Amino acid sequence: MTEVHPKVRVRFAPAPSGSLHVGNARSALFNWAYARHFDGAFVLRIEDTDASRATGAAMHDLMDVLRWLGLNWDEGPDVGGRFAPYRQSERFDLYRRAAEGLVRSGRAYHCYCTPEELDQRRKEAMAAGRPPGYDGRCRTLSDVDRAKLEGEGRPHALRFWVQEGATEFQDLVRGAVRFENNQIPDFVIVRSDGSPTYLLAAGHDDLAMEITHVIRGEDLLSATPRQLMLYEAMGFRNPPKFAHMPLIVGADRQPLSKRHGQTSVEHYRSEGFLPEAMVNYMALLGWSFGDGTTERFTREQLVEQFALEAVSHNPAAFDVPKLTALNGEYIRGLPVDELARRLTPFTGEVDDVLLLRVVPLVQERIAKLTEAAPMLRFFFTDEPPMDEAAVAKFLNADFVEALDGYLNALSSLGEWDHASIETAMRGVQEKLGLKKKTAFMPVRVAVTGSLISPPLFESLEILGREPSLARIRAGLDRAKTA
RNA sequence: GCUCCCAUCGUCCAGCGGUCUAGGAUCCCACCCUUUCAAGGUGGUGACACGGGUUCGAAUCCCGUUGGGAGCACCA
Repeated sequence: MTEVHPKVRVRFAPAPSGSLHVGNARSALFNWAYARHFDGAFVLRIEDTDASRATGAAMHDLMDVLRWLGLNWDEGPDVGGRFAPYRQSERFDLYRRAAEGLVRSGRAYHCYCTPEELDQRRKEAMAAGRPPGYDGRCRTLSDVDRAKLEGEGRPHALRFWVQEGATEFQDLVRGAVRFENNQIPDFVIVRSDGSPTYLLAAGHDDLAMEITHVIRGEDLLSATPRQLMLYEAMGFRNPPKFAHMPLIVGADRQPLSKRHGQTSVEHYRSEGFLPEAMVNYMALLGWSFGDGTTERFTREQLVEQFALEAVSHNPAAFDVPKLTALNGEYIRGLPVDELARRLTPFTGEVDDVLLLRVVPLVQERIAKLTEAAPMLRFFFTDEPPMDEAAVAKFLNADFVEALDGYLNALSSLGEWDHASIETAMRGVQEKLGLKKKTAFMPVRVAVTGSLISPPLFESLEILGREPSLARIRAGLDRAKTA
């Protein structure tokens, strides 16, 4: 009934340098979704070939954030797998052997140019208006010259010999892409210190790990022909398919960078965004749900609907207001106890039971988890900070009568619940003929310290009779002496 | 400079030759609801970059222009 096709195997292969960029996170998400959609394998491979950049701590942070996003992997440095190890720094022997093979078959050669020389020549070429790429001079070195350079003790790198012709491939999101090989200079595959470069290591591992689809950012589109040449030179006839995702840019259309102050997933995590909202929003950056209308969907729905053909070609601007709005929707959709649980890291040490009672009061008022604590602070402290502007406006001589009225009415209340409180306070409002809009403001300010607060009657009920009356009384005192 | 990629409301997407006086979301504005703030409801402003083709017919196909982005590293 179903046609037999090789099992889908995709990989997310980040360099563990610093935090997880949202662009990379989205690549991870799309790879994950693709793998899950086809019931394939999602591989996490750490590209730490550049020893100067990688640290173990960075790798752990990376995995931590991926887990937080809910992107679980089937093979990786921590869980192992059929093609272990999954850290490239532990696979150097494999790359060395592959490189030696390429030298033997004449597809790679020793290059004795130093980085300084190359840099110098590049600058000259640019200044003269010539292409800045490597000119291939070491490719044609005579044996005598080579022996001489060797004799000088010059270290050498290994360079891949780019053949004439053109390299073409079908990009799964962009369609046919073609590069003339003469536009591609010979490139380094092994550094003079013996370490492999990205092209060699990634190309080698994609073959070795039987990766079927390479899903990555558009910034790597022009690296693809080099990768393809490498596969061909290594004798591989069935290379992975490629799919390039549009880049994510900042609000100013410039590449999302530190200047925008918010490039890392960790940043959004600590800002109080929910992982499910983050995943949902990232999916919207360059992709849309099958019906073209649905914007809010679960990971499961994403997996079910995900298709590379539906990926957009345009760079997408990361729009924090939209992310925030979506996050608010997710927050409102959470069960109260779940929201309380998620709020815990942001509230500090507070009474769990009280928190649970108070959360419904702010659930539809916050768009980020970080916004709850300031709104709820007056519940958790006997002396909430007072907004002095609010105090000046409502705890003054003009409102002495009102405060006095509320205090009397509430003091003699039988049941201390929000319905009774409301009835009592509305009675005072009517009797004194107070304007509806501002009638309860003096009490709000006295009790919460702010012009803006959760619903007053419910707040008073939860705060409790004595604390509430005490705060109103204190407010009245201030009003009298103002 | 060269190569490649891209081009629909401010932003993210829908649209894959006629159903488009271009749809949804976000943002912004107004109104309703309302004890503040939100949430919710209703309505509104707002886009096919430009020029040529192809076609009975083009946002949709082709070419060019312009504009943006990426790459051209002993980074990945």
